[in-house]
Amino acid sequence: MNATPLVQSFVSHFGEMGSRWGINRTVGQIYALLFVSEKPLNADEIAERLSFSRSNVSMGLKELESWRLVRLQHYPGDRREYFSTPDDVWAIFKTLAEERKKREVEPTLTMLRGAMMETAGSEADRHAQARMKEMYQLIELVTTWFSDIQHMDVETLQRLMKLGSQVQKVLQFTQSLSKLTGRDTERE
Amino acid sequence: MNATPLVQSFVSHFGEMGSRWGINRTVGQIYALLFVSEKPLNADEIAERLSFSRSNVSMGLKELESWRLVRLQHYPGDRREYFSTPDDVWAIFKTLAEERKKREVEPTLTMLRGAMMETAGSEADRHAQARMKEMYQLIELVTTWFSDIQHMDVETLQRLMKLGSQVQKVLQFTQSLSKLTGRDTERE
DNA sequence: TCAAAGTTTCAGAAATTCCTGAAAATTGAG
DNA sequence: CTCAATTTTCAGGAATTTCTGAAACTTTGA
Repeated sequence: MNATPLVQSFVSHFGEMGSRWGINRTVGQIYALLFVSEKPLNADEIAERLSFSRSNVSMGLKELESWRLVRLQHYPGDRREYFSTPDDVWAIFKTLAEERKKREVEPTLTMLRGAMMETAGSEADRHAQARMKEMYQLIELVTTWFSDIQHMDVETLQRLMKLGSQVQKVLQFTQSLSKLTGRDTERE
Repeated sequence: MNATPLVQSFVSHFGEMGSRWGINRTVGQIYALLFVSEKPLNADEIAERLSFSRSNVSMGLKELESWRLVRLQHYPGDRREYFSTPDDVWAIFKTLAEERKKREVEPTLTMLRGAMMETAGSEADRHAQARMKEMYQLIELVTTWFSDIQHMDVETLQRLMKLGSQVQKVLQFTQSLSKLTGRDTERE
């Protein structure tokens, strides 16, 4: 690899991390390299800098494309494809969350819904179903909330986050207000 | 495996999912089995129900213990150890979030801090550092917020989540209030 | 239509991770 | 302390995943 030590350590960290959760080392490193790169890179450049085979890079990029984490572009008079990552880190974060939701959460919810529909054949089954229901409700609550949040604009989101647990006070306050006015701010 | 089809499908789903992110198939299945089980199980029971070797189960349980996802207990007159998962799904969720933070987020933050301290040797390095800083700030904001939220009691948390994006309105409202009173609800 | 440039696919080698059985270590009752 | 019950460790075989080079495919410009 012919990168500065700075980029080097960033890239290898992402390699390791990548393999810690689903994505593999190659994919993690390619992403990291693109993320810190000043300008878009083509597949050969990536292969050279990371000393991976050209085909390995091709597969890695395909994987990253399926996660919608890279952007593809062309330069006039150059037939090669150049890759880069979106600039906005918030957007990246949202994309990641959406994809993980689609790949991990949704299938689980589907499975749980299915299991909850079955008629329980035993006391053990009945207990299992009750547990699955608890899990289902938690996951659903958390993910719905997450997608609510995703649709907020970045400013509000940042304000909310900076507010931190103080939001509790705001909530208590609005609740006492709603008691006075008789209107409830909660939906459903 | 000698489980009802209901439990069966739940357990194998967790096996698959497990391997999709870091944890392996065995570990995922053991966890799933314990999660829906009415009563605590000992290692032999687990091995038998999932048709894994006894030693594999032992390793899986050790892994789950390191994630603080299982609880260990003894019965009088029985020397074997019985395993179960905590009942409260919220507590489970929090534990999971804490552990992932410790294992995945913190090392990344440390690496980024290190990289940001280095003196950039080139224009490329300077750009890389700027990118890393953006990433650092995002991660820090999100995780601080997460831990703030974790310390809220479950009722408030649920209320907040049910409120969803409507929280935006509440925020706007409090902001206009704070303009009136001259006090700001944001910390820092 | 052809050739050159570039990209993707894929079979199998290499590397890694998982899993097992046997043996070692630990635990607790007597 | 001894012994049996139980748990853990670990070397190496099995299974899976990753990675490569060669070949196939695609695209574009002449």
